[in-house]
Amino acid sequence: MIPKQKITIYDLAKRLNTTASTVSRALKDHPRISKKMKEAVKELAEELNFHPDPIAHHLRTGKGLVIGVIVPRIDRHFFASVIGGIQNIAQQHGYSVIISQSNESYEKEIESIKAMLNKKVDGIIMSIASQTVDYKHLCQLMEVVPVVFFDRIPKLDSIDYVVNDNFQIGYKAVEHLIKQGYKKIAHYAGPQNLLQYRERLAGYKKALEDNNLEFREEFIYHNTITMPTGLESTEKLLNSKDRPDAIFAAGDYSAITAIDTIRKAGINIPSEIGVLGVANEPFANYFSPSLTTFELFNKKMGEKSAELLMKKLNDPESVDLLQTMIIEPELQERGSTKK
Amino acid sequence: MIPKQKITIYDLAKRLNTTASTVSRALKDHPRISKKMKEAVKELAEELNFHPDPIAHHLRTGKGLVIGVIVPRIDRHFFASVIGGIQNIAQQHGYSVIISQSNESYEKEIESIKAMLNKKVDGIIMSIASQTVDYKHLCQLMEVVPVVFFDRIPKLDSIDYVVNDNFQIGYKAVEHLIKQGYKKIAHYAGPQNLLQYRERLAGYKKALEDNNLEFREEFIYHNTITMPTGLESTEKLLNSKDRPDAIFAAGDYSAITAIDTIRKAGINIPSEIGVLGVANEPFANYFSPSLTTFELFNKKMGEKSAELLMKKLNDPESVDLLQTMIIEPELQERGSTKK
DNA sequence: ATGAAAGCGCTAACAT
DNA sequence: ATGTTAGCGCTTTCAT
Repeated sequence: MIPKQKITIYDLAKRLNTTASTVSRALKDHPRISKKMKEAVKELAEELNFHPDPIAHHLRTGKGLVIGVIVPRIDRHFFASVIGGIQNIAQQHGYSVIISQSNESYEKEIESIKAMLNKKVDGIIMSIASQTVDYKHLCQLMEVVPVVFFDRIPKLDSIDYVVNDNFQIGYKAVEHLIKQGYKKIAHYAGPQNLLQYRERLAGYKKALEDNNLEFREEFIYHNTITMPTGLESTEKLLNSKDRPDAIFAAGDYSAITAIDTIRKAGINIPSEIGVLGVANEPFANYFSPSLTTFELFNKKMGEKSAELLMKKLNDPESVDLLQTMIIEPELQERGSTKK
Repeated sequence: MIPKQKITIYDLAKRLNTTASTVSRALKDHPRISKKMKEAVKELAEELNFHPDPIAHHLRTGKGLVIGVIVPRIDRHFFASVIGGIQNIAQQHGYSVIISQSNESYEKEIESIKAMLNKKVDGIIMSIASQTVDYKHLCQLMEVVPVVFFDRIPKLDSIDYVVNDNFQIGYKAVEHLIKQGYKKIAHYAGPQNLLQYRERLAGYKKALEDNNLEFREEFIYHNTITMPTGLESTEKLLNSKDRPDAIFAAGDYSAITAIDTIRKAGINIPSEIGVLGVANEPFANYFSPSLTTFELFNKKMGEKSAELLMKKLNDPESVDLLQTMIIEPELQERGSTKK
């Protein structure tokens, strides 16, 4: 399995009474090398378990077969699964994946980018930090290597990206709640500097409008996608004079704390209040009641992102081509909204 | 932020009327370089935003400042958080991290190792696949680069590793259940080819013994750490003649399905049956009842693993030193066991 | 169809 | 204290 000693193309060449250049060419099926030679080289390479040194290759060609992935945090299930998907595709293409976390910080995002470029990655797949509102560093980055954004994308023209259909998430969420008979639908909104949360809110508004329900500013709970904010907002909501009868949370985390808080207040879900989340986090099906939420196909998002990047990396024609992909979410109707 | 054009130590040398070697040495504070020169070089490097090419460095020195991490799957919260911890430390030391997944498969584990070695990583941190029962590839691996194992470690002498105190997990789990008044404690055991699950079982047995409770083979449900097996075993358990009054599950996944299944059967938790898990998965606190489980300090495990590896990599003295670390788990007492 | 030779950017032994 | 030189392992003109 493991090369005992460092073995190079020169070793192969010597054994075959030829030169390194011939070996190098034979190994990559250069057209002007004889069939016989190719076979001989490959056989010997196999026998000696020879693998060309990627570092030397990298130095010589500038291509390193490495891509970088930058995410806000790796220990979020969503990002971890996306990375899993990226990995799968990258591996298939012989690329390895190096990972860095921005911890939601603009500064650390810049640092991560620098580190990646320093490592001479061939391309980058990233999801921006929530604190990132200025995109200069991204523009600069894109001039150096191909970049594919996913999920949290900057509002810039001419970027390649893969996202969920966030407008549809908002729209379908409200539509579903209305169908279930809910009339006063609150929204736990995400940070509005992130496009996806603006779109979820936009979908929410449009669905209300299309169903002749009034949009009420007081039904919007801003910046409520974490557990602590979910708790806080839910307490506020339960104490409000005109209490909503449903909650569309922009993420599962706040939806889950909502369920917990409401239940502890002795109010029934789904009959008195319905709760709907986004992301289908692990175990979403195991709360009581089970959480209605959107499956987002994280792994697929990773795979698609990697495919886009691979294309840009390997197909010279595609370099200037803008590639985008929108993944349709799938509503998982469960106990928290089924009256 | 981004180097416009490729700039090398030769460029610096030319501008300073000196040579590449001097620049190279100045940059790394070689003792026999004048203060003046060092300052001049560093200043210019700063000004031109020069960073030495790590690839060339790698080719020349064989040191690449890259470590590899191999895990069964990255989208498990446990592994994702460990990786997060590894990342933190690696980054601090200027190392980047490349990741590969074995998907629990022995073959893919070998492939991952090959890929890592092929990429010339300086060291590897890994947790073995559940299907891995033969350790030859690991022994070979350890002869080539330093390796630190975590969580799922092979039963081999002379390895460096970081693990949880799995015996204590089993022991304390049972102890806690007994204190809560449970007398017939079942165990959902993990795959016994993995050391950690053998130890949890051993701790369970010892605690029973120390408390004068009989060990009953029929109370052991083997290979029950996933959701489907959790469901299956729980159904079996509920139908057994002499029904246990508590379950110590070797992982949160089966514990959570146990809770769900028991509740749906109309049986009360914790008064009729207590349930205890291991791992403190996200949301464990939000089930009803909330799940008593062990916090395992995943991130710390990652950090410690990386620290051990860094030491082996940078301190020549430690190469032959065996380093091991055992992390003490912390019981989170919650609703599922508090009568 | 194959070989010779230069060079990617860096480091380090060996001068001086 | 600094310069010279060779070479890490590979690719790639340019020759033949």
